[in-house]
Amino acid sequence: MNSWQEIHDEVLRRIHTRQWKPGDLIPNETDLAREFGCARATVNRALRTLAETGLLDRRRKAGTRVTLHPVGKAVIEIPLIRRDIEDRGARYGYRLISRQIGPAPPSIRAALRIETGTPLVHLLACHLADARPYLLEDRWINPAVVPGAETADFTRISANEWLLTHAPYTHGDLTIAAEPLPPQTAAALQVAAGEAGLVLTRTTWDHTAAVTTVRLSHRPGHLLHSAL
Amino acid sequence: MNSWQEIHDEVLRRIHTRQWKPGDLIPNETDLAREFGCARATVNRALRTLAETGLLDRRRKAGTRVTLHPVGKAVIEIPLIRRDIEDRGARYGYRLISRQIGPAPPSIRAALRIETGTPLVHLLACHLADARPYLLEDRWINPAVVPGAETADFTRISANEWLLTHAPYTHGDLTIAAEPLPPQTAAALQVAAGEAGLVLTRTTWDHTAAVTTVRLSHRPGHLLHSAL
DNA sequence: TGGCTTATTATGTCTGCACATAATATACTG
DNA sequence: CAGTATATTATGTGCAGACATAATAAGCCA
Repeated sequence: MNSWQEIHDEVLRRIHTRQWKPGDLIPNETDLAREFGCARATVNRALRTLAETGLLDRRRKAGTRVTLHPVGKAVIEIPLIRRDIEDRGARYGYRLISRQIGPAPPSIRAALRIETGTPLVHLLACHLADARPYLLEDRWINPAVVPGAETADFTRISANEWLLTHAPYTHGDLTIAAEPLPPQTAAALQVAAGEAGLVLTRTTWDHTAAVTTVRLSHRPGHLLHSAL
Repeated sequence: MNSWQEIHDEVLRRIHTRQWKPGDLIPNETDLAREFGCARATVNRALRTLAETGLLDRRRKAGTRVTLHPVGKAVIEIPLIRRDIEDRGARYGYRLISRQIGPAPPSIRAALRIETGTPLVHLLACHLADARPYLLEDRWINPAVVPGAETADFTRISANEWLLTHAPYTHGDLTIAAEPLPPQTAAALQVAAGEAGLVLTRTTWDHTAAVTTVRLSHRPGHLLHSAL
């Protein structure tokens, strides 16, 4: 027992078998290192990893205890839409519906914290799986921080893909909602208006400058999946 | 520059400023350690952390390169419902609607991979924020792996809370969907039937034994939020 | 007793070294 | 020239020791 993985698993086992119960203080690193016959650094690595997943609470001097109310963390992976579709075994298709440059409505300006009158690139595009509408991409790009956004040919490559290589971001946020699909969206997805659709809204930033905000409307019935 | 955090930030800066572009091979750990004037282990920690977030691709012998198509990872935290509501500044309330013990319908049996005839505990409960319905919890518990589930008093404590301390799990999965709320659900949430609701379905396991599966139906308009 | 200072303790991290492991490049051999 | 054995190289990990840091406990003084 001298690899951090083995120690990680053993500690996990003790938590799962309730040998160490939620709230319990577990032995300190030095003692565990002695018990497992390894260096303290190795124990540290194992416990740190478990703490990162939220199963352990560690505080200097106070020691390490099993988390009382572990907060489940679901990691949702957001791949390229093309990959998403291809991974489902379907043929990817893409169609640009409209492209405009001009001022944005107040809601978008607020989301991007942008001055009135700043022109944005507005794209509406449909991603297809096996030639059937899969999701609608409604995107606003801030060309002030994304050089080339006005001139890029979004009829060939989707903004989703183009931005990945042309507009790096430092951080962003994601909102997931269930909404009745408005008529225009429903029409593009070839479903009845008002049906319940899963809508993801993502806004990304490069330091303090807003890069882009996008609304991805899925067809009714679409599922988002994640392991715990 | 001798803490792994500083090195982490500096490498991140070089990626963000595109000094190191997606696909680029970056210097090896030994060279970076020399450049930053620190031990290789320190560089390793910084690069490993960046690799975990998906920004770097590392392979033995091949070296470290900036990820070409970083897969965005949104971490959605799933707190106790009580905490969720209280964190929004509302007063938490809870009301058990029904409790039954008996065989489960095929869909639930399939999700839990359980034999026909195995009796399950079925709970229907409403969580309230400021005395207003917030979400409906439709839960099935496998008492075979959760001792005490048949006798616990779910009129006082929610299953959501009780299970956290009485039924540890090793893994699970989560599905997020937008669905038109069926009449019974809508009624419990005091909204019109058919409105679009965000429905989270979570199933948890203790090794190979199904612990519980739950369907959490949110009121229309509810948002799930996450940082990128 | 209350409030301040000082010790103690557990985790956090860095260093320098060693060896393990995986993947690739090179040399060799039939 | 194909196929295999071997060397090389970058990351992965382990160890012992040291010091840093945060949080608590103990001691002290008014």
